[in-house]
Amino acid sequence: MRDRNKFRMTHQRMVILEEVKKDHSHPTADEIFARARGKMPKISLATVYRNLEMLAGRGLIRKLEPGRPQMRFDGEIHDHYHLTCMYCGRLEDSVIDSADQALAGLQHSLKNVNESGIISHRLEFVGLCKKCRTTKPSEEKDENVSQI
Amino acid sequence: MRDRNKFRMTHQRMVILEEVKKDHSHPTADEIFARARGKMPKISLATVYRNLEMLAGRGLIRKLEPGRPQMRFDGEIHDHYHLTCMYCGRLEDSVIDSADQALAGLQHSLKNVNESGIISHRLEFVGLCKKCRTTKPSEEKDENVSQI
DNA sequence: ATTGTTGCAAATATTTTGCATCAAT
DNA sequence: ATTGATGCAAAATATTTGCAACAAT
Repeated sequence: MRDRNKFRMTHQRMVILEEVKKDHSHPTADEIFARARGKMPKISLATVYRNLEMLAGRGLIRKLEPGRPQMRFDGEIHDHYHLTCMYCGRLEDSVIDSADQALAGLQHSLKNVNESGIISHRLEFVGLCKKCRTTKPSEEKDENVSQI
Repeated sequence: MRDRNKFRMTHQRMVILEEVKKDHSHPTADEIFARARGKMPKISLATVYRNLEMLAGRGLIRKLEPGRPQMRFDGEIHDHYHLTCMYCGRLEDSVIDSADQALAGLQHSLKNVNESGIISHRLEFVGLCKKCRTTKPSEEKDENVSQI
């Protein structure tokens, strides 16, 4: 049977890794594809996607959000944060809200750093939703969960 | 000429707004589409997308991230935050980093709220990147900017 | 009449998958 | 030989757009 931990550092994979490592502009998959093509004209976009996914899964690079493949909408328009459940993928309102001390501190200090170009921020928590905290997550786990 | 501020509260728009307002599960566009179809069998998905976009633009509902349509990758794997420029769309490393006092406070307090299911968090700043802060943004603005 | 809005279909954009082939163990 | 990896093309997913028809002012 196939071993999910075994892998080979192929030429393609190495080139992709190097390109991401040396490029500080947070490139997209197709940008990396273009750069990799410069060195390996036959490389395919699918290989790039597969390897980025794999390298990120092993922590060799970072995959920046989104995470979420689909847009979501919220009828509650006052400021509040959300928690994405790493088991079932549900998106729920965070029990921590703006009144919380640490966030108040963060928000206050953000107002004082406008010289740094910051106008607003997005903060989202990742963890276990209420349901997955009470039921055993393993019995509940949705295979369609989005990776964190 | 067309006035971008003028709009009509059509039946479709009202149904969509109501559905988002009363649904607390942060529905996706196609979920809202399905609900709206229950009441208006002829409504189209395009109408739903157009109206969600429009309602969010006017602040009647919230559009949750992503914002970013495309995945990005980062070769720098130590913890650090990013800033998305609201003018040019560039994604740059934030000048504020984990050492910053407020974030240290946030991170510390997050460790103490594990009962709330929070395991990690995603934080991203929105504002003006270094380049757009120094040049006049209006001369620099990229039409391809992603809405915040 | 003007102009905002709709439904439908087609287009776009991004990412994933099936599959035969290739390559390393 | 076994199994991981590739290239290619097709499929899947999510969203946007062109356009003729409709509806409110």
